[in-house]
Amino acid sequence: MNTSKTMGRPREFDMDEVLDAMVGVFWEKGYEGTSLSDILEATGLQKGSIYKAFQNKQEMFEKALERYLRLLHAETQAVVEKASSPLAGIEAMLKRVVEESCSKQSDFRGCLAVRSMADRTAHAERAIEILQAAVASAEKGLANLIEAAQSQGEIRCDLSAKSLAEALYCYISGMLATSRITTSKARTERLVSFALHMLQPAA
Amino acid sequence: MNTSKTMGRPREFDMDEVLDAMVGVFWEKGYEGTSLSDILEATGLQKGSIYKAFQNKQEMFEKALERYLRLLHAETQAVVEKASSPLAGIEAMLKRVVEESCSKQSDFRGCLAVRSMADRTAHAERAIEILQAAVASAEKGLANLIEAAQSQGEIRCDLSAKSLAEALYCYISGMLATSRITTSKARTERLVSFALHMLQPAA
DNA sequence: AGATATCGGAACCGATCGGTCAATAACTTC
DNA sequence: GAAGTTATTGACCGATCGGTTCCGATATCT
Repeated sequence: MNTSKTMGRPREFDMDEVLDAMVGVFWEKGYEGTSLSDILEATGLQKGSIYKAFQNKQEMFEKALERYLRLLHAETQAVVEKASSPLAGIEAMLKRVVEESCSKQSDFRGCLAVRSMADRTAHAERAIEILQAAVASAEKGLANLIEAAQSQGEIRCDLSAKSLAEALYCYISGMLATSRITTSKARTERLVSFALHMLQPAA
Repeated sequence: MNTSKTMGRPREFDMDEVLDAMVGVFWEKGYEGTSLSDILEATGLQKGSIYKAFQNKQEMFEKALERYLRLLHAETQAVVEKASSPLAGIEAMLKRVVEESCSKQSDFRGCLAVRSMADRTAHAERAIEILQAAVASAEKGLANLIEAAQSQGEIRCDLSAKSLAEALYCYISGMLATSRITTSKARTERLVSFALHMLQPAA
């Protein structure tokens, strides 16, 4: 695990667990709304330990965000691959969006990434880069999925996969953004079925 | 101007100007990211004065948000009414979204309301109510506009105005949410023309 | 065993946080 | 012009902010 010639005491905490705890606080309270002591409480660490592992709060946020995106990507991938067809994959993914938007307690609704876009502050360039890359990757993944669905005739072919992916991603972001103040599950489900309807091939 | 029987020293500042200044800071830095001294700097007021007019920071935010929404509503109304037809009104409104998403400097991109949804904190119930009401009102306005367009054959009639309005609002929120980290005007314009395309009647 | 280096813990830092208050100033009414 | 009312100002408050530094303890490498 550790490769340096001589090394001292290894860290006792599990980095991923700590990052997950950080994801939780940042998701709940946002970057500015999260204090160091919030983080300490959530992780169970002490200031000294945490500042040995991270330069500052900003880096904690970046690492937590990356962890969140890594997990989100993996889970989405899994959900899609388990589906019986490309379109079924899209449907399953949208169902997960509904769950993320509604099932958890309200302070955790939506998506850490979408909330962090809004939180954008002038001096968080690295975080912005991470988010931009995540958007690009998500749209690319969607485009591939849509293209596959198109070639099976599951999705309309009169519009390019890229355009559809861009628009679908935008739409999903909208659901996740408004989900923070919206309480109706029925509403979100209506939005999802609307999206699926728009993807349908012309009758 | 002032109607009370006896009154003391009149306030020297213009409330709307102060609210506009607050809108600016909150838009740029978010609720938690904005400090009292940021607000003082932006408004030119002193702490004492501002706390005479507002209970606390939370109320400053609520009043500023209401002011923002009032202006947004009025401007949107004006843009729509000036248009030559309901659909042209929708187009003009979407054009304004593009401008809001791209033209200003990056810290002011998007929409204060959408950013504030993300900023949602547990103890800001009043702000959440304001935002919920704004969403409802915006969707209602869109639905009316869409209904008018439908009855003129400008917009597809196979879906209810209410569904279309809900979806369109969601889509717009998505544009405004991602606009904070997105730099491409071309992208947003593509998204807008996609939306208009989806509203078209079947050929 | 001995050397090394990081560990967890806590005291400590200056700065800033949101918020209060008493004194003063400007206005209306009588 | 006196009385009553309210806004302005700036000093002041305790609490907390993000971050640093020191410490003895302890796990790994040679």
